Amino acid sequence: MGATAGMTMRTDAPEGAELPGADGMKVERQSVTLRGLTLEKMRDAILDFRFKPGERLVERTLCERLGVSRSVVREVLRHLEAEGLVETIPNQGPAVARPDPSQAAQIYEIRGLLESEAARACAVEADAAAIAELGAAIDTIDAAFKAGSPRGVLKATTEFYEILFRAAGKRVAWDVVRSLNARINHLRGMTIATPGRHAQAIGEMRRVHEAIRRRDGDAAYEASRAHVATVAGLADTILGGL
Amino acid sequence: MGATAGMTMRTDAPEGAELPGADGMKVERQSVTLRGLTLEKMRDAILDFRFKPGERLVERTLCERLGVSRSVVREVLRHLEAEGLVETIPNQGPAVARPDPSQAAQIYEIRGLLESEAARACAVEADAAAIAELGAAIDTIDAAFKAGSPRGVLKATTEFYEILFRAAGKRVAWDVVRSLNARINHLRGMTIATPGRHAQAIGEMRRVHEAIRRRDGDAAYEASRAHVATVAGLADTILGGL
DNA sequence: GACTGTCTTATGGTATACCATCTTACGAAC
DNA sequence: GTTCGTAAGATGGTATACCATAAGACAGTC
Repeated sequence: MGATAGMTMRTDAPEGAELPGADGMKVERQSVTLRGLTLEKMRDAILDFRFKPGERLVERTLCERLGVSRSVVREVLRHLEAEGLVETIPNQGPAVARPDPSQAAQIYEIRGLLESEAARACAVEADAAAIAELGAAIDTIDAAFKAGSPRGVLKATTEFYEILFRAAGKRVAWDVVRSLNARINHLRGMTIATPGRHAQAIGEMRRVHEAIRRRDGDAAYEASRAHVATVAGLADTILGGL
Repeated sequence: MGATAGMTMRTDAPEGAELPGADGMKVERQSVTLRGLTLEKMRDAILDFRFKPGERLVERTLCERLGVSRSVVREVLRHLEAEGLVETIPNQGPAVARPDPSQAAQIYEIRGLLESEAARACAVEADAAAIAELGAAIDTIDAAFKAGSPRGVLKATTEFYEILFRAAGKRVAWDVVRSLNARINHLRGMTIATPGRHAQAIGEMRRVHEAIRRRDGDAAYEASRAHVATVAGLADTILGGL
């Protein structure tokens, strides 16, 4: 058979203790497919604004730019479509999804629910290493802000939350948040670029971090909620001004 | 160009008031593609347990059964893969996703957060028609229980929540819940089949309904939370017994 | 000159062909 | 009889070919 390397693949769960593999030497194949590589490239490109929202994604053009066949491109587009990053316009074809303002508020609300719950759990369950990582992530965000790199901020912020959710043991929630964030990626970029955002955002995140450090679940919950509320308000302002 | 009929397509937003179309006569094409039809069929089939969890989905076999080419089948599989209903095993190919027990608890937790919030909003915002629909949906669930049709119960329950979220104006949250439910579809079926579940479930849902009817948001919130907690407990028991 | 009909082209939808690799079965050798 | 090597089949990964249709250009007509 061929090789595969999608997204949703079983990275091999525990599977119990079979005869072979009681020791830790399994073969571990990566099985890189063109499809998998292309998926990453395309997703990164969209999330990095190398394709503008609303921009048509002409298949044959993509093939040429990516150096793969239409089969691969189309399957990747289907995947991204299901993720909500690409939308297929009837009788016209795929285009970069244009975020829906009316959905943005809902997305921020859901994020508020999930992130604050994760922050609370994190305060209870995180190990010291994870808490240190959180602090480091905030430093990275700070540095990116100072370097005037909005994309860097975005990337580091994503990292921060990934650590938060992982330390909280909320993998599924993280998947949801990540997927939702993808749909408002451009908005996130704009909120970051808001003047005076730097100090406020860093401050809010440090409050979350501090609360987790103190193992104060409720404070972490509240701080996290406050942070998302701020961002949601910003996004609302931006959308209102468009 | 060809035709399209995926999932994520813009069903044409308001678009403002352009010159043409101030009256309500737009052409409205459905643009049915084989892909779209196949996607529905396959998703329904999986959700209806016509393919068992873990079952391999051999592409050429599916082609034959569905009467379409591999291109279509593969693109549909990519979509379902992104949705989490299908997983691609490296060097082996696609199979029906096997739900991860460790994720089930997380999914129920998220559902608890989102559904209770939706119930609260529903109590505030729902119009009378929607509230009546909710009641009717519960009746349908009741009837399905009495008819001994677990699948009917599942379908009607989904309907109930769809109405709830829609009336609450929480479309995005509904998408999330639906997507999460797909991953624990088999578990939902088993919780429904639990002896003595009938009366309890109906009772809990009626309490939610009643609270919404009374426009008592907090009560709706609590009732909804209680319901999800019950179901989560059941699922936990079932998983523990496996 | 404006309008209308047609033709071309761009593009997506669908089907098929080919290739690489894994799996399995069979047979030979010890 | 067990084990190892090899060959054949199954199956996914990838590429290409063909077709239908929609959008735009162009020309002909009133």
